[in-house]
Amino acid sequence: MLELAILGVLKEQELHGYELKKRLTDALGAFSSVSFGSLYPALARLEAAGAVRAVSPGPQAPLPAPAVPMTGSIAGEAAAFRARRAAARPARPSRTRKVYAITERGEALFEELLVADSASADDDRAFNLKLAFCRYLPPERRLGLFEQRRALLVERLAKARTTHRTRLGRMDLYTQSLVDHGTEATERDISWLDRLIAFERQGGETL
Amino acid sequence: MLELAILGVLKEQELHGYELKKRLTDALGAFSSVSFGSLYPALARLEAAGAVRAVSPGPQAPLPAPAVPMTGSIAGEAAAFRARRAAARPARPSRTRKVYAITERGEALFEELLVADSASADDDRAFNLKLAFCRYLPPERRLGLFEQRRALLVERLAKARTTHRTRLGRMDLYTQSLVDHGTEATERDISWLDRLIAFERQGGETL
DNA sequence: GACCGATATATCGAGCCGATATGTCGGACC
DNA sequence: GGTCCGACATATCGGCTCGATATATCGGTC
Repeated sequence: MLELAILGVLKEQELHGYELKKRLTDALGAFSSVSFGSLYPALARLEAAGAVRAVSPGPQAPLPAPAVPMTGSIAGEAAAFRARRAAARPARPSRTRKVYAITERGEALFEELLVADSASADDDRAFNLKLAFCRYLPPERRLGLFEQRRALLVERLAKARTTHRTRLGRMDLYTQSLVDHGTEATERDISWLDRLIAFERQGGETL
Repeated sequence: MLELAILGVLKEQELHGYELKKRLTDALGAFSSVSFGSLYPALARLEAAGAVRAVSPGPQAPLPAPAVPMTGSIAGEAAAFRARRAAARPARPSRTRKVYAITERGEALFEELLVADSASADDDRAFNLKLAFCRYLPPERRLGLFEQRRALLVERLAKARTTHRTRLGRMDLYTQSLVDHGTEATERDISWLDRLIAFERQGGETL
């Protein structure tokens, strides 16, 4: 699942591991922080599979403008200040980094991972990830992805309703509230998907 | 994290692994299906730590009435029919099972796990799990749990808003929709927690 | 009486995570 | 000007969970 994320980011720009992690953790948002303990092995796997290759850290695209970081501590603020000053200087080469680029095999693997139905455990995170990269899919594949997801949610909802009906009395208030809240969230997810599907069908601009 | 779930279920009734798995997968709901590959090692760990012990499969509490299972296949339906018939007979001892019971050390561990702040990765699942067992907490601890969770969500929301503001233009429509939907979900989670907190403060019955 | 599926326990490989180790580099401070 | 600190950068380790698989028993079907 991490491979997909790595390939998706590398598709846009070649990067080294450390920067890649930063992109992943803020692009893929508050949920699912990527750790180095997963990232570097994943990169090694991808390199072994020929999906990415290490390139010489030659003349890169201009460094991204550093966004103001959220540190929440005095020391962190000072560090951020220094970081901004440092970033204002011309790009330092820093010869100890390994810059990775996606290969053709990597592009193929990316497409494959994007349509493969994911492991049932972290299904939710996997779908979010796919959605973040589904712009690379042809429209009919994208639609298929959405509908597949919708079917899964509908099934989950039906199961939840059955559970709710059969053992309503045997749940305490907190568990009941949890289940109800989860059911509502699933319903909202479904109607959100309905909006995405409608948008896709009309091929329009009003999401 | 799985330890907490096991202890919580064993707190109510002593069970063997297979039945324990069934309870976990339908009690902890559609999300997070527990696998044997986690369950049996976890049981072994707990036994090694003295938190649970294997008891003789002596005269048990009456077997739970089997709920009508959702199978979704013809063969499954037939199997369910046989299962119902089988369950109608008196409890079969089936001497190959190991029945586990919680110990005093297990109870202590349970309380400890219930208030410990969990790993950041699967924070959400951990909180859901804690909520399912928070009835065992004294009211002020429960309130603390809710407020801690609320603070985490508020922080997550603030971070999401910052991200949204700083790189709105650089996201495609799908990613934007994903982020927006996630933000809404977090807002709903917060107001849900507010209801739980209000319920807790008034100590009343209207959840 | 052979077969099948439910019951039941257990192990294996792989992936991911948090923690940690190691090293470089630039700037701050005295 | 030397030293220390923190950011940058790569990598490994142990532990947990997962899906898949192996193994065995038992009841019911054909």
